[in-house]
Amino acid sequence: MCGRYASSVRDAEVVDLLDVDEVVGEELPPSWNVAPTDDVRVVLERPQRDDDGVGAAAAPARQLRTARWGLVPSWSKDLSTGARMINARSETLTERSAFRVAAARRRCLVPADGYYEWQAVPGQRRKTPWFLRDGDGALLTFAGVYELWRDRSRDDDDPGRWVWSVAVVTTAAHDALGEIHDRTPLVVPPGARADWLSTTTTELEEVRELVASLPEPHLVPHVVGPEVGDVRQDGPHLVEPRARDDGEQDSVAGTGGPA
DNA sequence: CCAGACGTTGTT
DNA sequence: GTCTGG
DNA sequence: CCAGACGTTGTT
DNA sequence: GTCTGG
Repeated sequence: MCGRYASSVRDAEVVDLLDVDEVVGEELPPSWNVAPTDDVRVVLERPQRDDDGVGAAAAPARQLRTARWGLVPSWSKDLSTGARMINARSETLTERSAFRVAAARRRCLVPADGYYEWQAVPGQRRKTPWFLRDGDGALLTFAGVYELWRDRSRDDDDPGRWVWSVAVVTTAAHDALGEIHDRTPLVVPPGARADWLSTTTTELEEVRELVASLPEPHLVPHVVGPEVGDVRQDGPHLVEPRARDDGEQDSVAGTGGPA
């Protein structure tokens, strides 16, 4: 699944790699310990306002902006609903009332260096944290769906009355990846990013096909230190490979996964 | 009809 | 808002 | 996801 | 055990 990840990539690089047209809001500090309810940067496409209502609609603007991790449905009474909606299963994405509309009309990409998994080892008290990233160290983009929630406790002219929030789509993990965990974020490869963001793909059936068409990512896992469990800890040291007690490095290249 | 949920993961 | 359960 | 709290009354 | 906060 995806309950913690790292995103240290700067806005400028996201703009460059993902062909962003418009940067909205302030850049966030890099984080190697992004946790639920944290603000994160996301990339999405918004249809351009057609001011005179006459001409053909302009191409959608691809934006980089901030959203809170944990999707807050529009009908929520308060923000706390979002804390339970950090992930959306790809298998039921187009069915669940909390995600269905967002799946059709509000898909986004979540840029990440990689993500963490905690592996339960039989007989071991503490779970083992792993960090998984692209084999070439390339930027990952998780499939996301976002929502806008109106905070009724704020004035109409308060810019903070609209809260943008996001859920990371998850899918089944197979093979080596599945040995660490049976769920994994849905990773959108470079060639599928435009389709995932497309504002003209609004039919649920199309979205289902799109999800099904995404290939399994080739990720490389390695064991990291336990410090990442504490959300107050941060820094690049969190993703550093941690040697095992026997000195052997607990990392498998290429196919990935523990022995 | 109204009331209440609306989500995922992991663990046993 | 919309679906499910009663 | 993990870590940490989990409660009320009455008060210096 | 279960919920909340981050």
